[in-house]
Amino acid sequence: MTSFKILHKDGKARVGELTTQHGVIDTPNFIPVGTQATVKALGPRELSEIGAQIVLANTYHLMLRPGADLIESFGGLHKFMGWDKPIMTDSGGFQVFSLGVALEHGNSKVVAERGKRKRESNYVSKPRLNKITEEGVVFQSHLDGSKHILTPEKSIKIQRQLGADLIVAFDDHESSKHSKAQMLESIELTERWGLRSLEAYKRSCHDSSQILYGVIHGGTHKDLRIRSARFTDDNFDAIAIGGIYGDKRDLCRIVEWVVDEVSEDKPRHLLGIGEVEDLFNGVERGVDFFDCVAPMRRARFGSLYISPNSFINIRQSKFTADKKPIDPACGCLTCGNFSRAYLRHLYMADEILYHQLATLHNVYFIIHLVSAMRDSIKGNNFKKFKSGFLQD
RNA sequence: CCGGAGGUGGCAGAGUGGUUAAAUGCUCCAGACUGUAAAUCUGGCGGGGUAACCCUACGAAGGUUCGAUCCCUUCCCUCCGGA
Repeated sequence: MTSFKILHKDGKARVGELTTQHGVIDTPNFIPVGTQATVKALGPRELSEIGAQIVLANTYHLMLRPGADLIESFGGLHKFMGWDKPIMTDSGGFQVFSLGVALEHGNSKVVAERGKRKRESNYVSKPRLNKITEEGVVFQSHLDGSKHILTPEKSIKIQRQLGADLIVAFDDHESSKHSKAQMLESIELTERWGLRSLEAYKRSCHDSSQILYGVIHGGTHKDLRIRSARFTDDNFDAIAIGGIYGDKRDLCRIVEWVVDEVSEDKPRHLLGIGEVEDLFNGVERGVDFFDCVAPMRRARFGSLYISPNSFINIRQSKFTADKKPIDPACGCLTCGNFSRAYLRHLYMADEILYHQLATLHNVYFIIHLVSAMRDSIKGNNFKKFKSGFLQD
């Protein structure tokens, strides 16, 4: 039983509220990613002021460091990180696979250089293959090479210990870019792991204070996606859509296939998605939640959102003396107080404040964009808002 | 004025008779970034051509060499000592 209420619809786009132990989340909503129990460069207070209603942390990273037991001993993630609003945790499945693949391809010996600061990154350079069995995934830590196993039961257990409001079933990613037959095997495994996740969840979570998402996979195969959607809807109260990598055109199709197979009254989360255009496309097709690294990472790399639907790269020398704020149309603290020239200077000087101000802006920008989407849905003019924003 | 050191691409700074259009870093230009091993990564960076290739270049002018950024001479300039 989730306490998800749909308040208004405009086409397939909908506005709703998801109630959790730590508060109500307006939907559609963008969830800033804070993998290691922190949204890089922003503290809880800034996040609140920006309007973030929930953050996403990661099971894989936190189990390795600092460890789930430790966080539990602090009373859970909320207390540990000083954030009393809702938290979502990802199952760790994504890392266990994406890191495995990355390492397998040997692109692990990276030397980062910038300015005078030269350092060998602490990437472990030996290839570390993940072994997938029916039981789960055996993997080696990217931190020290130590061996670990992640299973559906273990992922749920850790997510219980962390105490997030929204949690995710352990899913398989292995066959995402292989044949259809392999994709079928993969979603079957995801289904079995999903049921085990659900069982572990039920055993350990009597009051349903945590909401468990099942994950839809199936790559770009319509029938597989539909099958996976039905399965997920049959078994879970909350729906996550995973495995959308790369090709933007696939996103719309996949979401359309899947949304039609899923109960109206369940929250729908598009995992890992969050560029501006994707948010519009997802919301338009009935998606309620998004999480993405893009706004934060872009900010740190110098890529700052401006409206409508564009970026500036603050590195460019043309901003050296630019007195305008990043985005004149933006209401964030950064835009209210600082020039592009100052931001560029901070960036060039490698100053920490750059990351704070830039991240604040980008996250504010996205959160307020999604908030404006909600308003436009309530006003029955989402499509107009979308086309107005996306075309320059 | 005397003694010493040196003048290399936007800057700093390697280099040495041919494989040097010239290491490296910075700047600069462009690109990437979607359930974060990311304050990161990838390209370009004398001019011209799609290209093979051509032209101009290591303070200036001469010289020695098959060949000089690298050796010699003179000049100009800079820096450090001493009057």
